[in-house]
Amino acid sequence: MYRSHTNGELRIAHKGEEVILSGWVQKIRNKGFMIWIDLRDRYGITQIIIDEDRCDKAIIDQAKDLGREFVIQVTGEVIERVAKNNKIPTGDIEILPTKITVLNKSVTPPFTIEDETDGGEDIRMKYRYLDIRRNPVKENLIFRHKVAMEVRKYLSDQEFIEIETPYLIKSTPEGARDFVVPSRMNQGLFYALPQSPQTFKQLLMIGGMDKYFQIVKCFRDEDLRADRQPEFTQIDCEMAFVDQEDILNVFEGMTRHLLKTLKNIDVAEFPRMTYADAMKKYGNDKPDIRFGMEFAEINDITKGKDFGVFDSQEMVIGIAVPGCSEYSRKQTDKLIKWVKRPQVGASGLIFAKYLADGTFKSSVDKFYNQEDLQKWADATGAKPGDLILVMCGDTDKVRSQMSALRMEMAETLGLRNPKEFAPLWVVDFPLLEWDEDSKRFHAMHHPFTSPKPEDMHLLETDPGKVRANAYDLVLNGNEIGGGSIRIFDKDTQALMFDHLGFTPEDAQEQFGFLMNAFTYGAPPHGGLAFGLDRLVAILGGQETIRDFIAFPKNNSGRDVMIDAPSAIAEEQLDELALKLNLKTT
RNA sequence: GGUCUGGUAGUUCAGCUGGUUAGAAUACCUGCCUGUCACGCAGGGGGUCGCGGGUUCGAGUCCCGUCCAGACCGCCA
Repeated sequence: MYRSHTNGELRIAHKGEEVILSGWVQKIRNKGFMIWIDLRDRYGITQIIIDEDRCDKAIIDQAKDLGREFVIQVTGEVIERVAKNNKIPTGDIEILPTKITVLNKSVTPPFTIEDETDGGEDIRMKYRYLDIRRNPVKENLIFRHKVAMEVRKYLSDQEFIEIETPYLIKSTPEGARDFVVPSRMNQGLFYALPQSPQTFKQLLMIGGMDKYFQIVKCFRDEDLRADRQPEFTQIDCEMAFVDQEDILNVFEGMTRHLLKTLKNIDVAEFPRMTYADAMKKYGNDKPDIRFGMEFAEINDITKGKDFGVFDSQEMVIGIAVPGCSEYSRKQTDKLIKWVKRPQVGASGLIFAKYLADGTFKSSVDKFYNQEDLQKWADATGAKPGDLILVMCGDTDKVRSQMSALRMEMAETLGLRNPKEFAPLWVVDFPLLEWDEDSKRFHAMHHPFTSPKPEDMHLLETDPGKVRANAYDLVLNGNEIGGGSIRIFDKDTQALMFDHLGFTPEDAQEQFGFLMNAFTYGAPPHGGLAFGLDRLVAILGGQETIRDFIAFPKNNSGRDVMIDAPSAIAEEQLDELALKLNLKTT
């Protein structure tokens, strides 16, 4: 037996008991006359005490040879501490050992295994197994497990069935790039790893499994971000015989259940906003509504005042930044510089300080008098003490620039409280999106999304205006889920492919299996998929998903611990009938 | 594909307009210490300043290239 108890378990009630503990040496405090060892495992820390009066010389010598992260087994008696430590649950007791066994030694770890480690991202990823011993990462992984458990519990209670779908599937050119897997038995042919189980879950609906879910890995070969990994986990769901309202209700219920059970937070009914409103008010299809600073479109009160910059542009947008009217020249200059960065790409920034005494001071006083600026304040909702920021340009561009600025200001002012949760449904997404590069329309969600019946007539005349039965669940400015009501008849699906630039032959070759299935009595259906990594990170109060994944990839898609991806042997290539054609730079 | 930031001791970082022997904290090692728990005290070892080239009497510092890491834009149906 390696242990009778864990290191987080023993209390004063165990006093006098003979116990066996195993774990890692967190720290040794050698005071000469006494040695304390903090013994750590997943469950906590228990202090071992070794002193000259009560322990054998052999044990004292043994203790002196221990080092950090040695794995040891300790047999001894639970005794009450003389000096208690109320910072840890086991702080009232300690173990007086009669036997210590070194189960395994450890070299000195490259960084300290402590909550506030001295290790940087780089070295922590290289030695991720040591990083996982640290509380913050350990707790995140346990938290992730709890989220997954609650999801399974909730959906199972609602009669959902978890069904696995294949990982080796067919590559399709739509959407993200596929990770591709060569087939040895079918030389020259390739599987693709799924970007999502989309078509399979639709086929499950046709198969009559009318409530399906799966916690499943998905793969996309695109560039990464702090909240994007090449392999990531979705809570993938689909239901038959439902309309959009049914789906929103079920998954609002699930999200509420998660917030309640995991964060003990009650959230009122989730607000809903159309895509068009989200873009108009926040310049963004995933607005963070924990704070205000809503956009005011102020063309009518800014144009025609001889200020050429505004007069020449399509759209003028202002926001009121709370409590920043006293910004110095240095601070406003910094903001101007910030919006001019290539990532934001604005050509400038106009500001008006609504001073505490009710007067205005702006960078365009030459063109706008106090009365004009009062109108700006009324439109943006600015109060005395606020700073009004105004940008102009092409509608789409200035919206996205202003959105970036709004988020930056919220970040600076600490308005993005990670303990607050503000969910939001964004609905009525456009069906199609114009792509300048390929000069054609792309599906904004995916090609299986159904258009709103009342917009169908626009499909021929103004495809960009057609709205879809598509929706996103947004939490604190992050898209945590998205889905749609699907097309479930062959003709509509064929029409969609046609509008996306597929020839009937292409559509048949790539998605014939689905369109064919539609002809055998496909029920109306729709669904939604949550990004589990992102959901867990946000519920955990963070925006970077990496520390909620046991073994994540780095910025460039590499696993620095196992050193993947890596070259493969010549024989492997041969077997697959592959030849490398590396580009030399 | 692009923009920006960084790379100096095991680790996290400082190192100004170029100037003698490259520092701090922490970790590690040794000794001391009668209740520690971020223990304390004294001492010690530890460096190809990412790599390559250039400018210069002289480069951690300036320039060019390159590699690596991170954030972001493009991309992510």
